[in-house]
Amino acid sequence: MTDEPRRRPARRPDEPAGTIDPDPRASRARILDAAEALFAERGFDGASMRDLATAAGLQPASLYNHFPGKHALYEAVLERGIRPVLDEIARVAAAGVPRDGGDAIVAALVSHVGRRPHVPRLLQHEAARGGEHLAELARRFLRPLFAQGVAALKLRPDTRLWHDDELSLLLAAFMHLIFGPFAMAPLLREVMPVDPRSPEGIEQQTRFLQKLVRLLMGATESPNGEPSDETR
Amino acid sequence: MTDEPRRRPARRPDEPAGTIDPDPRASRARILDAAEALFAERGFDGASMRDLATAAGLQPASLYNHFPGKHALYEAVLERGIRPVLDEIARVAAAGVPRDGGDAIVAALVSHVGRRPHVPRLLQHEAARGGEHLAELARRFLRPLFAQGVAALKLRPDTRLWHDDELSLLLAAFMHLIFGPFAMAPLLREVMPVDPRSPEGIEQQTRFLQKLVRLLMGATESPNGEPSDETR
Amino acid sequence: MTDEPRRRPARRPDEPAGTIDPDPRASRARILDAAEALFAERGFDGASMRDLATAAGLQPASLYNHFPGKHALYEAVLERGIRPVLDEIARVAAAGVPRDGGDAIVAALVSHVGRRPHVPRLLQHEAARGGEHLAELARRFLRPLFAQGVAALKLRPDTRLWHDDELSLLLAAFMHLIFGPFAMAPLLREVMPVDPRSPEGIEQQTRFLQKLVRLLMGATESPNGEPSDETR
Amino acid sequence: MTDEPRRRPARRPDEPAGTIDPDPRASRARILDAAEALFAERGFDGASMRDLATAAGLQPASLYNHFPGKHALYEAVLERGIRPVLDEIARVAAAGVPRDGGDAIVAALVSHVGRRPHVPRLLQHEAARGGEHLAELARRFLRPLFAQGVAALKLRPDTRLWHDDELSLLLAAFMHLIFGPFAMAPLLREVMPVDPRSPEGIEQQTRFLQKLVRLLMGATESPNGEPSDETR
DNA sequence: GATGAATGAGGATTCATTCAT
DNA sequence: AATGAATGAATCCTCATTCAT
Repeated sequence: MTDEPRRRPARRPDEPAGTIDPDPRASRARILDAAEALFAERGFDGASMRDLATAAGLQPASLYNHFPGKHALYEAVLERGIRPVLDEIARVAAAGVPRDGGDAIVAALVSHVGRRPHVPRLLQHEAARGGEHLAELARRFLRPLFAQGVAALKLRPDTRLWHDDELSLLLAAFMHLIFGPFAMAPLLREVMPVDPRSPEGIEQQTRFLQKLVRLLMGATESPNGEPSDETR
Repeated sequence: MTDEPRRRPARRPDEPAGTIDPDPRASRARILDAAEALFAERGFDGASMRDLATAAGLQPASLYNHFPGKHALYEAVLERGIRPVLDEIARVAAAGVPRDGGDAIVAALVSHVGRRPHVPRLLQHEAARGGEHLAELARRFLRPLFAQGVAALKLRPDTRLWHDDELSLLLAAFMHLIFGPFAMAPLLREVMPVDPRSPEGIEQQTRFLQKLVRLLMGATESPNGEPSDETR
Repeated sequence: MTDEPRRRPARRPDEPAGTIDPDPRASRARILDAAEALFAERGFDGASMRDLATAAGLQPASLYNHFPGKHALYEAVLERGIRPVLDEIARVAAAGVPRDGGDAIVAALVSHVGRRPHVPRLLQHEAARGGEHLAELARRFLRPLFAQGVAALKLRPDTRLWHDDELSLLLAAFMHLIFGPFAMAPLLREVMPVDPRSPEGIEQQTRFLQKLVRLLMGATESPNGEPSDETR
Repeated sequence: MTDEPRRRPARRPDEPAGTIDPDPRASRARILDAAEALFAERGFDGASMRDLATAAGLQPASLYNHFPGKHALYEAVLERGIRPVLDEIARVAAAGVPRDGGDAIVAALVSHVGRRPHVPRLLQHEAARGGEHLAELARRFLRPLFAQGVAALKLRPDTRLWHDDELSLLLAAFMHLIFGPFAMAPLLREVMPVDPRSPEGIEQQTRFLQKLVRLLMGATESPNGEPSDETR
């Protein structure tokens, strides 16, 4: 059920309540880690405070010393999980037109997301639901991102294949291609030879997407996809 | 909360309980419809029997006259929702190599999924979770599908761009490209000009994917994507 | 703790759940009775749903089949408890000027309240708290009552002792004199020979208040307080 | 929620925790003040340690540096609040028969209680509940008081209107008349022109009760109630 | 003296389910 | 086929309290 290892062994039952935490600062982080995994796995409704607490090595009541409630915890998880990913995307998008036709960008994104494999699942749960959280995240992150991304694409010489009004579709497609394999990893594992979240999976995915992007961009060089050495 | 209209107007309060249903046969279907929408929106845990019943115009207890329990209802929804989609995919995949490079296939798939916009969300919820249900569905549907799909792709002359061991990635990518826009529709609505589930959205999406597929397949003709008239 | 006898013996543990209630209609009334007593005794916060349920011979969850929540139950108790008392007061106040100087009125009120000894305690709890409930009850019941009462007093020839602007104080004093002994009964029991809620207590109280009222109204006749035979 | 102003402004967030209190001695008093108000408003069960702490400008844990627990705090509040009132009553009762028929006594009591308007509410909550606390307070304070009061009344020439066995009822009535307006102040505010706790309210109440007492005692002089100048 | 973090017990409420009607 | 009433288990969260700092 809780496959996350609990970092902090349950206190011995005779030990008096309300006591020593070897590292009190870590509680918040431990909770967020545990919650990220559990929310990603089961969604907001499927993860109970009890399970979240257990996964963090605490009693349920203790969670409320760190977050005022389940929703707040969820939001903190979303924020901590999604923000850096979107930041990375923004950073990469802002970097301008690379010569390699995007190989580095793809590699950076896949690797970054691969290091945070819970995020796409979190996002997927939220996105499917149309929850209030995401409505706001959309406004705060995604909207500028899309604007920015579309602008960036317009400048590229190699997007001559695409109409201006196809660019947002193109961006969305990128998103699905990058997030999809992680979000659906549990399912794909049943059907594909490699787990997309494994190192091999990530490498494979990177090469595949680089090639795919090159095709979409009309690039003709390096058809075999010598991966720019940024794969990792 | 439940923005799905209840098809069956609440019975007048004076009307004696447990009585005539204007259309008794429809109950099961009404329940499945309501449940599909609700499960798609909130996932299994997020949809309560009470809400499901309300959305179907019934009391919770009445659901048990039609399904032995929540899980059974969920499975019925999955079955009814996912099976035809996979069948369609299978049918289309089995049709062999069309001359148009896949335009018809893309159009058929997008249009089919567009007519069942809840399914990708259902699938997404399940896929992210790695639930037991899907493990089985994967084995029953997806696995043969992938095998079959890969086999079909191998026969195509126009897949010369792809290594054999990239084909399953390619298939997965198709899946994400086709399901993604629907699964994330609530989010994308915030960020894109057209709702992907609207008729315009579907048409747009169709043309976009046709073009994209042509590029991926190395087709060179009709670069602007004269949509084969199967768009609908 | 729960001194209310549970009318419905706990079901035998082997008996399957969700079963026979000998008198389903009575549940609501049983709940209200139990709740009235418990709320009167412990106040809103002091009475737990669990205790309320136990006192009504139910499981806590079952209460929610009859009332949507604790507050609603509380309001129903207040409504059912307070309304008739205020109605009685209104009735009596509207009856106009009796010849006996008010003996009958006092007797009727005391006896009526004595038959609902929980109400003054409920009211006291609420009144002390300034709860939202009472703010509304005040507006709905008490305000008209006071207006009406003051008007009635103005017509009486025997209120010549009191200025017009003292009349509302006089009414409030009546209220305290009539409710006080019941509201503080648990305390007074420790300090007075008779429980004010007992039959003797009520009779005693009636005679005492009749005499007191006669004095306040400047009545001179029957100084010994031959109780009009309405004492009961 | 807590409309009582917190006397001690929240410490600046950067200020290190657990530090200098500008007035360390005052903590206990501040706690008692805050608790008196809160217990009066919500009763024992309705006031949480958290709210009490907040109202005192502290964290809940800090309360335990001053009181061993909630019950002890409650008892300290009761003691501090009720004792002086009862002492005043005792003092006044012991003063023997005044010439003015009781005007001074009434004025002193009303003014004293008016200066501690929380006490009647505290007492009311407790009295209605029959809590263990009050059972003891009753024994310690109220019982001697009643004995003493009855004895004093017996000596007065002007109680010739009342039988000996009516005297305890008379005393209780006094109690209700003096405490009632304060205890029910939140309610009465909705229904009467003046708040009984305001200076005008107290003055009004004093004059009213003096007149009333005079009538009850059969006094004939000064029928209009020239208030002895002890009103305040 | 003050606090943050921890906790067991209990708070109200929801849930999926059952059964007699 | 539909429902109201009932329920055990589980929900999120609050409570009073403790203890190391």
